[in-house]
Amino acid sequence: MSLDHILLGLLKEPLSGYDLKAIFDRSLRYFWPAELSQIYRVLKRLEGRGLLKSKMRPSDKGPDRRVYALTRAGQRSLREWLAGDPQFGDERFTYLAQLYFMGERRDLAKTLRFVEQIRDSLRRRLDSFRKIEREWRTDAEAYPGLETDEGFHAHLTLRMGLHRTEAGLKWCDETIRRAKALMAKRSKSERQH
Amino acid sequence: MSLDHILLGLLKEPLSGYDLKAIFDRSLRYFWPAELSQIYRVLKRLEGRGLLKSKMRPSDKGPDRRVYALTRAGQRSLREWLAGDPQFGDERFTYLAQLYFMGERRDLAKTLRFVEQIRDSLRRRLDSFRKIEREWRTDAEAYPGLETDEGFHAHLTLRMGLHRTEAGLKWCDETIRRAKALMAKRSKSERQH
DNA sequence: TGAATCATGTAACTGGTTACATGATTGT
DNA sequence: ACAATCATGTAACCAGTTACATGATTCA
Repeated sequence: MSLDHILLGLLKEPLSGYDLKAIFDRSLRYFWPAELSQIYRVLKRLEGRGLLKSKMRPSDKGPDRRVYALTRAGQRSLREWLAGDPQFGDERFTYLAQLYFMGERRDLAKTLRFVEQIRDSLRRRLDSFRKIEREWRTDAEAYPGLETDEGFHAHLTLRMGLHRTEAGLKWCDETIRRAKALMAKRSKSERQH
Repeated sequence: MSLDHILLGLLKEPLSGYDLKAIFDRSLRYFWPAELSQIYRVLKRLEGRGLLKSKMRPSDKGPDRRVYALTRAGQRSLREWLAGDPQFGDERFTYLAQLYFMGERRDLAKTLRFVEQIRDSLRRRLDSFRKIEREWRTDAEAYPGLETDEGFHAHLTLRMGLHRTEAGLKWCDETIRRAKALMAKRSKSERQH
């Protein structure tokens, strides 16, 4: 149900499906990726339920756009979602599942490469978070102020991204160190044999 | 596709769907929750594809059990999955989506309560991670050794849970402090008006 | 005798991905 | 002329949840 509410939340001003996809890729992707095809289907369903209404509008560039706007019922539905308790416990991490079973392979060098790949991705992610935070401070026009309600809350989710990613990198370093130590220990005991 | 491979990974020894559910709830739940109904369906599909085979076995207590075991093809499929690159970027965090839009409500007291709820859940989670780690060190029989391939890899995922959860708690503390500061600042400027 | 646990499964539904089809406009 | 971007959408499939049905065994 959450994508439904996220779309309602983004539609403070009227937007098209294409616009919404751009917002996901710019700002929400790290905690909620979304495909265009899914966005279009949900928009249609929300209109069917009376939470949105749409009209066709000519575009500056390219074909006509279907622009969606919140209805009264849509605003109510959004408010109800925001009044609820935090929902969590259904996060899934594929790479941790892979790692969990990687012992099977008896190949610590593979584990090491695997964790180094994770580290590289997290590093890139951290860089892009830091870049956004820097711009937030320096380019006051492009971002909402940190003392407005919108800016404060959007910034909180960025901060969570930073904290989590830093923690992930610490874990990578710890893991790489431990894997190397274990490999060294094993090859030593093998030489002694 | 990942639940498929996780089940293959868990089936080093023959197990029933019910057994597998217990393992999820004990060990994998924090990075991969799974419902019994889903487990049963996937097991059936994997048997249909020839990756598993099952036989009925009498139970010590309760009705007969359908016990699944890996086939040669199943082992191959698992190995291929483990040979791949780490998959990520499809994690979804509902509570961050809620928080992102909570600025709408113009009610920092609600945000504060919301984040305190997150903090309480993370605290409970951290406690249970720490308990497991303590037991791992003290109760050498119940857990695989940290220098075996299985133990090392399973422990890595626990460590990630610890690092992430600690980071989440740091974020909660930071956020609560900032929210209180902003509330104080606002009520002060209101009094001056 | 009644609740808890053991045990398997189906049906209906919700949510999401991948691949495909279509076509206009813009910039090189 | 061609590629990139703008723009909307469908179809087939894959993944997961909730609710329900069924029944045996164990333990208080």
